[in-house]
Amino acid sequence: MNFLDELEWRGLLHQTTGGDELRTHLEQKGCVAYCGFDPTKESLTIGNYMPIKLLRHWQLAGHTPIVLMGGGTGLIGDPSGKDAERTLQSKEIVEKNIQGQLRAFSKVLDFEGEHAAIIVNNGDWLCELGFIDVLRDVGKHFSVNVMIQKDSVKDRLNNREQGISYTEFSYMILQAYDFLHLRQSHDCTVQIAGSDQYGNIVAGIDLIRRDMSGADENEFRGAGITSPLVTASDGSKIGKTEDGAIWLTDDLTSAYAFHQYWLNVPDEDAGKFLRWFTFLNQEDIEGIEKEHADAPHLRLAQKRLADEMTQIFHGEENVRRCNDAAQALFGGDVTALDEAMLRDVFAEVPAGEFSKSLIGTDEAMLVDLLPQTSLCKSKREAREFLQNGSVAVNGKKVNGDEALERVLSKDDLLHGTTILLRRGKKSWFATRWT
RNA sequence: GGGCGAGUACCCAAGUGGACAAAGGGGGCAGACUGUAAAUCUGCUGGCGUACGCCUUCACAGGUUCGAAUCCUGUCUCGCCCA
Repeated sequence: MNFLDELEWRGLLHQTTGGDELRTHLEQKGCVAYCGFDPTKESLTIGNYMPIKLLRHWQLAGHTPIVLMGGGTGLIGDPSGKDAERTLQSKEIVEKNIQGQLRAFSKVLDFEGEHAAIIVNNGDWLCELGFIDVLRDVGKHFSVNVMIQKDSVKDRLNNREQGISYTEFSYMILQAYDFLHLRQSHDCTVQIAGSDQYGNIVAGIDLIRRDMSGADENEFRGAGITSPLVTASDGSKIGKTEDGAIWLTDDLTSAYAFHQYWLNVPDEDAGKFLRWFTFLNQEDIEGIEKEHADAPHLRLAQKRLADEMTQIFHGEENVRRCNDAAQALFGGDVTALDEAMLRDVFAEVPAGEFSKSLIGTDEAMLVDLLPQTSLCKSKREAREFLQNGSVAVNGKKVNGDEALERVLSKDDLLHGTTILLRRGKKSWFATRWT
């Protein structure tokens, strides 16, 4: 299946430039496309995954993807979709962020073989540019009248409470220049991005057109392909939780938390997410949806989604571990786990060590212990949870009046070492007594 | 450079000398119901204390006052208008 059709049925095609010309262009293998990434964070989140996935589809369609790290543009800040001026980042941080983000790309893209993905950093060329040169060679091709019509700028000019600095205003020129540069250096003809980048993409195409005004008419200039902004059914951004974003690397989001995130997707989003986020084909997804509709309580769609996603970023072994953990935590009786299993499962949840000599004493009162875990912040909160009947020891709820008095005893120890605490339905904490 | 206006908790937003830890909404957390879902209902939602309470908050720094989110002065940030 060709690239555009693939995106189409997945619901990932928002708009393209070039129309039929682009389709024809893509019929040949080995076209080159790029997508830019902003090194604002030390890793990438689910929100950043989409453009990476688009590049992977591009690659699977027989083309070559370029990952453009915004080592240069990251020093400026993209105003698109931002309602406030960004704080400038230091070069050191940008460089560190690039290294951090590269970890995620290798999980999705293939860096070997015929259409091996390429990584470039626009700092390599943007930082070399002289201000006067840019104004003369690039700036002359941009009409301010047009620039202020672009949504990314217009929003900040009109509707927002905040204005826009000259620095961010210039961002689109830099991104346009990137496209031109890659067109020249890598024969890169397509830019892929989220729909909020449309204005920047078009600016790049315009610049290429002007630059190539003397070239052979039949030579393809450049085109853009955008994906829609994907949101959950309630309109919220995907991958954002109250605790923070869901990251793609296990230093910031554990495999278990990652797996759980997908497992908890609402029914109405599950099928959509399978199309958007996994590489399963149309037939498989429709099959899963049908099964799910027949027996929604089994949540097959969510399970498959979670497994597929975890597979991509954390590998086969972690898929198994996450499922075992989920099964033990939500399906069964945690006290029935054997020792090895227990250790395995609870490697995935937060844990803390305590001295065994305290067990059975006042020091092991739940109300005092809970604030030392990730389950609650203060004694006052601990009391609140206990009174609400929100806390469970080894899966058994601690209820009523005794809750505040509850002391962990030797009888609570599983395999002589571990006591599992739970707050609410989903938050676990393993206490180890040594 | 000049004039006007704004800055309140996680977010939006009320409050214009005491009854203000600060209305309302959203979000979040917890409970019931469930399928680790959705919808619904209930409680909590600055921190700490098992209550009476104490401490820290209304951009920042000072001041007036018995008492300030509220009045005054200065500073910073942002917006609008004029140059």
